[in-house]
Amino acid sequence: MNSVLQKFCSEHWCEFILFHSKTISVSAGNSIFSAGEDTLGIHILNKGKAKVVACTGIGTDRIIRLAAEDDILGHRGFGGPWKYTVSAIALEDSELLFIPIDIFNAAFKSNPDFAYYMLMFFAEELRESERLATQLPIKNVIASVLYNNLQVFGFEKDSSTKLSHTLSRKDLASQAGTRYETLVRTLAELNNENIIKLEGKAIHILDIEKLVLLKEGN
Amino acid sequence: MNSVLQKFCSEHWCEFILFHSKTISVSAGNSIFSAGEDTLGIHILNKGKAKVVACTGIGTDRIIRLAAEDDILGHRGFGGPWKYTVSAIALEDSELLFIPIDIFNAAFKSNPDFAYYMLMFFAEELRESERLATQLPIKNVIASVLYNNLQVFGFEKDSSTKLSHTLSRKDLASQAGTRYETLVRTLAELNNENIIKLEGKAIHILDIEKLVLLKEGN
DNA sequence: TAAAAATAATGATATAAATCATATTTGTAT
DNA sequence: ATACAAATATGATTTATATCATTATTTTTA
Repeated sequence: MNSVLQKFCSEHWCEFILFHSKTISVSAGNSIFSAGEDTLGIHILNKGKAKVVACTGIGTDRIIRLAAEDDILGHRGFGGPWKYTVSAIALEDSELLFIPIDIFNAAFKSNPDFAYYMLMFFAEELRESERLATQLPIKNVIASVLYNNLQVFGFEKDSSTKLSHTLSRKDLASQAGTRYETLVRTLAELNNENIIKLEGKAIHILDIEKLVLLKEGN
Repeated sequence: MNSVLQKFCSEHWCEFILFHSKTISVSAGNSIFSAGEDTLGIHILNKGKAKVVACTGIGTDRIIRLAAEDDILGHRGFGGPWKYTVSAIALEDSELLFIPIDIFNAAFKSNPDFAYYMLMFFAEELRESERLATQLPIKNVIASVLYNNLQVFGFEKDSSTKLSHTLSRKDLASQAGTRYETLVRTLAELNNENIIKLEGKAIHILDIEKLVLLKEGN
């Protein structure tokens, strides 16, 4: 059972939503939905991890969001022409609850608390999107990306510094909106400053405080 | 009477909202609300024009949105710590309807169609915010900014090319996220290519088609 | 275990845009 | 009209980051 629904919808509505939703499995590297497709509903990540990629057509793709358990996916396809503007790709084998759009709409209009939760969710997404638009030197942006990776993925169970999931350098560059080489160089710099520790592909976050200062532009 | 409310709220609720709202006047150049202040409600621009400025603290401020009649202002203060993340400044003498947050919330929870409209509004804002985050060469960004100015402000009554409101070069640079000098040079370039025409401070849009191609990255 | 492929790293160079400097035009008040 | 301030414009230089080129390391597979 999904916690968001349970919290904000009546018992009767929860049953109704679940009855009309389906659980889908997507294995690592596979697409959950793709930019350009019709928005048929909304996804909630029950298990696994995913990246949301803006395929701009021109230039290089950009990772605009990372998602983990309980995160909502596909809401960027809402409104306008009801097509996804972004693609979602599973980073690990994942399991999602898919709620068809008409069921979502019915639930939205009949459960004011759920509606309000969704509005607040969009409001947060908007704030975050705007925050990311701030123009900062690339080192600060990369600090922000690393912090976001920590927020979404957290540390490994048996470690207090190692990220539980390390994106490839290519993906980290994509999330930072920069080039691979620039990302690698900047990681090396942060490594020298003991803010992070590079261990092969894996990244350890050593100094969260400094990371926060950096991402805030200091 | 406000058209959005009228369209999506029951007559009884319209009266209730208007009874608890107030109309405020802000003269050109003055602040409607400022970043950091508590979000006390939502504004609807009844008359006039405004700019929404993200004050990043670090670096230079950035215009993230322009607003004209019927546009909603202040929704970026929703959620989280309920503080405005941006400032809104009147570009002309303006008149706004201010709906206190508790009245908005009550209306939201009791008028499903209004709630849905608001959700769609946030969804559009999110799409737009993400679209702007696309990294393009500055000329393309500036084309996008000019197009947005046209969308929001339109042409002067007696002209089919002259923008009804021309932001200062400084403000245009701020909206494009670039420097004054770069903006001026790029405008000169677009002027030479007969895509726009510079007439003192005023800007004429001569070739909307080319502007659209540019803003799309072509 | 070796070879191949993929990923990560580093050095050299090019370039778009920022910054600094200065001139020109436009608007406003005396 | 004249002086002053503000806004607009343009030239020269610097800088951050992209791009190109090459090497090193890790992972996969044969």
